[in-house]
Amino acid sequence: MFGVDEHQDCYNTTTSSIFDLLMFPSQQQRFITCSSLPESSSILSDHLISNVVPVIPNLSSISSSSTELPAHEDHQHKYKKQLKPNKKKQKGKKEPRFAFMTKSEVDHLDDGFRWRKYGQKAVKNSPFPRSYYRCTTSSCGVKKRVERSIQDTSIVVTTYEGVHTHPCPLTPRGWVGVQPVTTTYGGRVGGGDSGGRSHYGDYSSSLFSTNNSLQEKRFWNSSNSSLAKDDHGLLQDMVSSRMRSDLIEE
DNA sequence: CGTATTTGACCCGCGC
DNA sequence: GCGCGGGTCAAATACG
Repeated sequence: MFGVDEHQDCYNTTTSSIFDLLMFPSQQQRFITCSSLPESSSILSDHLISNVVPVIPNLSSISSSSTELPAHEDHQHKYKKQLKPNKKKQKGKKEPRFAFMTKSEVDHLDDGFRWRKYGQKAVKNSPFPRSYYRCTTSSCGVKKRVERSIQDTSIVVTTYEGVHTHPCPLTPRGWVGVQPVTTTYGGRVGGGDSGGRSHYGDYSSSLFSTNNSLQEKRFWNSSNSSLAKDDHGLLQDMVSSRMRSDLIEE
């Protein structure tokens, strides 16, 4: 269960920006260092980001569910809670996913975006529940799961699914208008262009080839052993820093 | 009163 | 086929 060190080099949040992953996944190679972070921009003053891991949906589990809508009409009718046709079964879509660990007292980290909690489930073999959040922006379907590590209860594991199609709402002036490169990202997930792709490719083949959720958990467990030591970085700092650096570069 | 959260019910995929 | 676990819905409730 432990010692999968070969995966540790894929992402290290001490140097890469969460914001890069959220908004500019095609630019994952662009790193910003903690030393470049503005000390005064902290919203998450007590958060320690430990690791970031790109997660690719299990391709084998996708195929069967991609043509689901008409066949489920009977179920929809007798289903007390009417499900909107496109709301569910998004599993068929190859939503880009990545996750990271954060050492924090609070479960829900403020990453600059606005999230609405839409569910919570007990996690098997864990006393801590898993929370499900969705981006509140109507046109944005990004979701994230938040759960606490079993090995180290001070570590929060956050898994993002999808890419924001809008600017960060909690941003300083000037950020609005800088658009993410979502189309590039979507294509890449399907095996498209270059630029950081290797990370995803490596993971999809080596870690998530059979059961995505299970493999994902296994990876987290193995990662925990070497995490959360002294990698002090602030999530919002990173976001803010990234935004500022973008402004400068622009 | 509008918005966010809670929570029980339900669906679906998967393993046995 | 059945049961389990993950994920989602939406009514009820809480909150500012």
